[in-house]
Amino acid sequence: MIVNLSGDIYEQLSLRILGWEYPPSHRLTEEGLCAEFQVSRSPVREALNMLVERGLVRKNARQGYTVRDLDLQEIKDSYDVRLVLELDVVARLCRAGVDGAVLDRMEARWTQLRDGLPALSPKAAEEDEGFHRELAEATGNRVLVRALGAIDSHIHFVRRSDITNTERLRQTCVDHLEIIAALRQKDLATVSVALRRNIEWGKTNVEAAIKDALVRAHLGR
Amino acid sequence: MIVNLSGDIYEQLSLRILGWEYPPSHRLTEEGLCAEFQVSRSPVREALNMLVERGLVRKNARQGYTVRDLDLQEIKDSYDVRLVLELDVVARLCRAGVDGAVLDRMEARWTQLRDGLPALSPKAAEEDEGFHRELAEATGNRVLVRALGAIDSHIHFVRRSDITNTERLRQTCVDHLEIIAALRQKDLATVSVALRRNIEWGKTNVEAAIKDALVRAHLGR
DNA sequence: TTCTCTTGACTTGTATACAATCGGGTATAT
DNA sequence: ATATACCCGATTGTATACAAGTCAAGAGAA
Repeated sequence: MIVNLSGDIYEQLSLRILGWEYPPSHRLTEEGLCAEFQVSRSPVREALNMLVERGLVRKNARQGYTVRDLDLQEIKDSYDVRLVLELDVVARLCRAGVDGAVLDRMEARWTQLRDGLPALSPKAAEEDEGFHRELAEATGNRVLVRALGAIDSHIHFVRRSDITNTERLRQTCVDHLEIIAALRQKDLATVSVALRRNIEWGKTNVEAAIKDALVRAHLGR
Repeated sequence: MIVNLSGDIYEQLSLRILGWEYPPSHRLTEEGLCAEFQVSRSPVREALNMLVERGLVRKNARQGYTVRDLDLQEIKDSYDVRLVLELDVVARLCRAGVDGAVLDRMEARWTQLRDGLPALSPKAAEEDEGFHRELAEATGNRVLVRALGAIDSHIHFVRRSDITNTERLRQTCVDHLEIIAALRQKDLATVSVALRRNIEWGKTNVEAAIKDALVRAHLGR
């Protein structure tokens, strides 16, 4: 059910950009998208502005829109800030404690994923993002959740290529289960080490992930 | 010189909302703003969407726009997240060091402000925001700068009422000068204490600041 | 050749008209 | 009296027409 065209087009374009269907710096024109989506410029324009706000598209006044090009340094910076915020998340959780039922559910989920690794592959990035978001939400600090969400949406496209091989998937499961166990014990030191390992892996593999994403995008055509 | 109407209206409405010229939950209609600014709905609509993105206005689909109402908990959460990020800022600066010339300039500025307190009053909030932004920018991490900027824009309206009395102004100057001095020594412990004191003061005074802002807004009419 | 000016296509910026939707109030039936 | 269906005004959602700006190619003069 379509509720409004702007949101629809926004979603579509988001998926395309995150899915590397457009090369970096690819030009997007309002008229062109109108023709493609068979709608007027109003909703297209609104969708593009939303994408600009989210940082996926760049706007040059009276010149047009281009798909954001990658800034390696910015992505690495994002990982750094994310680490700082997530370390605060687990610090809060160790201080305040986490509902045992929640931890039980998360543990069951990641044990299941670990034991059925092959099935995890396609949805690995989503599961990983969900894990970290759930932790953030457990703090009850909505500003923290939003700040992390903003960063996530900026590095989403690289996280999708982050988890590439089985060994990496296994390590992710191990890290997450260790984090859960340490949270249960309120052992901040252990949980911090595991979290840092879990997050910094992604950062060190940014270049490889980008290369991989570009290869996939080209193979997909 | 006007370059585009959307941006202009956005600025105007931002100032009004931040200046408490509209009560919380005040309703804004596209047509109404059109009549007031003497423009068509297109730029008004764009400005409103930008305000929604920034969190100053709330949009209810097919019903209209309302000025965001205050959420005390959210503001306190913002201060908490801001503290976490700024503690990371100074940690980075202590690790990497800050250009002496920059510290000299900041020290001169805040010494001057301390010695001429009465003149500071009107622009106190802007100066304060500038100080913290400059520190963040000195890290060179643009994501960090942006994250802090997002939070600042959310608590800007309360920070404007934050620094109310001379004693508070003086303490701010002292805190900032102490932070600068400690950064020069790369003394993380000292700078952290000063920073925490500086930021947490604002949080503890949120209620008072909001009350003050409302009083001023009503007196202004 | 090279510089400058003009022109025109292309694209966004703005205005306006029309469609769709929501909410409240009213009339009507029970 | 109450519940329900319907209508109407208000407001946003969408389409389209027109204005204005930007860039580049090409003509013309030095």
